Amino acid sequence: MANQPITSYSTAPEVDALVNDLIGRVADKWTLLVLEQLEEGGEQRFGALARAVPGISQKMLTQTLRAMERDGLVIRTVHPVIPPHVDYRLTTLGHSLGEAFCGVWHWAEANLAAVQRSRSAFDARD
Amino acid sequence: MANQPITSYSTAPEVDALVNDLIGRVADKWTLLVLEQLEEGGEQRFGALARAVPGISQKMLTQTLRAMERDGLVIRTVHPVIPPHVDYRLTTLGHSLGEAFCGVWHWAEANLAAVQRSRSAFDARD
DNA sequence: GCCATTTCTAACCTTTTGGTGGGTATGGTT
DNA sequence: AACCATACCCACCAAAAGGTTAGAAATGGC
Repeated sequence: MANQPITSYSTAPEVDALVNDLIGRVADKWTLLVLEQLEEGGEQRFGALARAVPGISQKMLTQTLRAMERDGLVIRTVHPVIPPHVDYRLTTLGHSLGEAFCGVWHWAEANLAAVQRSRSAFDARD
Repeated sequence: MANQPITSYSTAPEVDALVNDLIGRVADKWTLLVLEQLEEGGEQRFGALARAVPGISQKMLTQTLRAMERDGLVIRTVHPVIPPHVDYRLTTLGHSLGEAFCGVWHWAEANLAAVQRSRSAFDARD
């Protein structure tokens, strides 16, 4: 960890590709919503998430949570009781991703109106 | 524009939805790659972009650039000559989006290894 | 004994996405 | 006269994403 440039911006092309893939994976619509919900709601169970995230199907929630768990973003805790009880919470990594997305989030909030204006203008020209 | 909280974090649910949609739109794989290429290469024409963005099809490039133009992220300049000559460059808005994505970009770069480790561990357990 | 509960899987089917190949315009080159 | 170059558009097809439904599994309450 000694003699390297601080943050090599766009290092090797294959690393670039991996980074792009990772962003693509992680910038998924449902992942974003689940991430947000876990950030503001803390640890919660499957059913709560399903209710909190508007419009998600059970299948997508399961799928999204599995992928997030695989990527090390959430921890899944199974309490072996009947009926099943499963909790999900963010890891440090997951939390740091949430913070990284703040910039985009703020951008979207701050520029939503501008984008909408641009769209109207675009759609209005013949 | 007078009496509101500075930056209402997650204001109304319908604004939330719009912001989410916008992020979803903008966090698209091809949009990200084109954005990156336009950031580092500056203004350039269609063919150059097609060559620079690895693996993009003509259709996707056209589609992506159109969407970005509609959202006010790029400006499309047509030089009415034969054969056609069209230049694309980022707007201020587009550039600011690029900066907003830096956080995610850095996160992905910094945590790529951690994610890969997590995946291996996940896949290895029976 | 039967039903409700909770999470998750598997089947099926629809919608969306994206690639390919063909077509268009037009003036300069061969 | 045929052809090339450039930036598209359009029609078609394959693949992937995602919704819906059914059901498994185990057990405490009726």
